[in-house]
Amino acid sequence: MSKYEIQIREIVNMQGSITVLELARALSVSDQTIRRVVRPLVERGEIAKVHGALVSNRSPIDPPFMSRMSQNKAAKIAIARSLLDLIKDGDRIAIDTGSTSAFAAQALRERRYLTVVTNSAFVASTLSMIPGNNVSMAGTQLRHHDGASFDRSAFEIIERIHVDYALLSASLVDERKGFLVHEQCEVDMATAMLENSSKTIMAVDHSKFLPQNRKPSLKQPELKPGDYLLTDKPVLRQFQHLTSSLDVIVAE
Amino acid sequence: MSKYEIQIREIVNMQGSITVLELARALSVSDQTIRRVVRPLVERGEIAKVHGALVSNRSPIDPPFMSRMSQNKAAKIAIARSLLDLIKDGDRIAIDTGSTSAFAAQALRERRYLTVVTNSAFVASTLSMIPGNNVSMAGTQLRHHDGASFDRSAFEIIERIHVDYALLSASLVDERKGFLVHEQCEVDMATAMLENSSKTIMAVDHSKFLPQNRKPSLKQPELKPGDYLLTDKPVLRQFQHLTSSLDVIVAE
DNA sequence: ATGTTTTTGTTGATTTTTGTTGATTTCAGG
DNA sequence: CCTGAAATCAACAAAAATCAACAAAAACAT
Repeated sequence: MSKYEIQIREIVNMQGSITVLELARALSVSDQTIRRVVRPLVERGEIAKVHGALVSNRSPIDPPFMSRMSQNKAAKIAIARSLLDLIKDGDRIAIDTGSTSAFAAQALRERRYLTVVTNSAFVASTLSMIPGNNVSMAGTQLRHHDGASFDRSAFEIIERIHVDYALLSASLVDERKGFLVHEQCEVDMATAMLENSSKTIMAVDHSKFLPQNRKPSLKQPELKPGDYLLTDKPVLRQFQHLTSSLDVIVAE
Repeated sequence: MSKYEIQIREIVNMQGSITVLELARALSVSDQTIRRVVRPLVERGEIAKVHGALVSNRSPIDPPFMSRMSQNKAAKIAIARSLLDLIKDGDRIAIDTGSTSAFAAQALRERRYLTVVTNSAFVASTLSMIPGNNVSMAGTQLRHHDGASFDRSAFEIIERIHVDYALLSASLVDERKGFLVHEQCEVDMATAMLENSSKTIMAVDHSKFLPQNRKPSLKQPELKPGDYLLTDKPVLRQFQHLTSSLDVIVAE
């Protein structure tokens, strides 16, 4: 039995699946070593192997909903959890669309007596089930892409309800241009939410700070001093001018 | 077995249906790879495939929230299944609130290009994920009890969109008074949907024909001759005068 | 210190998977 | 029934993953 065995089992079961090369890099040994150590594990049926990856054969834990759909699941869950430190029972909150917000909604099921206004059908549906909550769905016609609405009535409703917090997200954080998204309607919605809230919470996991294939180009509205930035890793130096006036919270 | 297999199964079952190209983009591989990986899955019957998309064939899973609350799950699933014989791709349908409708929405994920209008956030959220669907959420403020809306804007939207089918339900079927529900707003909503649809489908499982503790007292609007009654056991003789002008479909 | 055993990394041949191209089929709309 | 667009399929070449064998390094016992 090799000294790496326990580590490998643990990593595989934790991640669900991982390539041999990634594992080799993680343990800083060669890929061949991993293969060698893994072979008996596979023979004993402790983990499964396919061409290209090792997969855990443990019963799938608790697959929430959009789980695999979004990468960085772990980061988004961490962010959602730390959101619970900010949002208290009885708070009023506007929530935008996106997978980060979807995870946030799941987490917020722990809170009671929330006033929620959102243009995401998923968020509305999730939080409306909680007894004591007061949930408003903004908008009528839903995009099939993400079940969100951006029609005129959506904006009217957002503008009618003033809340304590606006929970916003972004697709990319650019060193110079700041928080970016793909579509103008998303900017408009974020602006409306921001203007009708006392504080804004911008939630972006660390992958949003990395370069991406499909580059968004539209700039989210400026955050106010004292607004929150919720992320899962410390902000790198080259981004700090963006966040200097913000209250940065790093989720573990 | 490919390393993408688990992810694909999960995404397909989660979304209900997805195109090959979208899946390819989600996993950042080519469409051909998806087809290749999917083929054995389809052969083993783990997921279904139609021209243009992959669809989950998992029997409509419990709508997450109502799992414990809805009795007669099996009956409702059967009813939801047989609804698929009536509703075709491209149809327009209004859907009311309630657990039967929740199961129906799950089943309707197999259909594409539906025009859906509903006052249930859950139904809206479920069906808006399906590519090609056009989903309208009627109403703003959601009841915490079931995530449904009955405010004025809800009625305005229902009345604005004319559909092929209205899918309605009831809490109890009374021998003399017919289809009953608990609240006036539900009657109003059913009336609005019925008036703006070509045909009405009343979906009630057989337990609704039995006496209940908490008796509803408000009468649903009259069905038109030729409307459908969807249920899971043959209608008993003492109820047949209610259903004589209807097209009765008994799901197995 | 020396020889032996075990583990590890490297190399190149072999296998499997993947993307691309172009032909073929399916579907919606005239 | 025909037509154009989209989806599918087949086949091949490129890329990635795997394996076997050997040499270097580390661990061990004497």
